[in-house]
Amino acid sequence: MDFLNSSIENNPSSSLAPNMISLGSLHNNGDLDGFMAGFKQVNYDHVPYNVNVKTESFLDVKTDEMKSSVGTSTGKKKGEIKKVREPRIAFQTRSQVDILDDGYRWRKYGQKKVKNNNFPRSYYRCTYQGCNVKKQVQRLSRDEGIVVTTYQGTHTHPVEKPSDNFEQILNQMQIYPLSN
DNA sequence: CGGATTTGACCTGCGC
DNA sequence: GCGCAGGTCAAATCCG
Repeated sequence: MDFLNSSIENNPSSSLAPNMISLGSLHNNGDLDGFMAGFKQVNYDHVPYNVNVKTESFLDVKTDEMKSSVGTSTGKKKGEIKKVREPRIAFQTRSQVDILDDGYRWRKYGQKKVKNNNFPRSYYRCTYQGCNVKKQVQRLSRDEGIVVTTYQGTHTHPVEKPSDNFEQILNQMQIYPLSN
């Protein structure tokens, strides 16, 4: 996943394009319409996949400091709490299985039925201690052959199965900044 | 027995 | 303030 991480870090950390399609708005639409273009076919375990990738450089999230300071009097003034933006990257594959093996170990911690989508969204967290990378997996209700996977955060450790050829997928995929 | 999954409850942000 | 929707927690359960 170093390929993804490096491409995110190379993006500017501010100045979002005015026509940017944010993942936040996409999440409000169960069909994730923003992903319905630009498929690229790659091979994974000799099986052809249609893959479409979109990235969002940064998204507003709370820091741990912010969470822990809620309800306490730390002397900070209102509005002084700063938000940090975590990188997110999403891509969709045309696959029969929801979980494609990306070499990391994931523990499922939630499943939620989202609006406008017949299929539930699953939430996973990386099981490596101290690594709080998350990912969401969701199937499109309009086309149940398409699985959308969203990664959030960057791994603080090497991939556990580096021999896995998932990285070859990433190298074959085209990364589309959401501002395009 | 230990780790992963399931699943309803809980929390939070946002729009009205 | 209220309700909704998305995200997370955690106890119960499953499974190797």
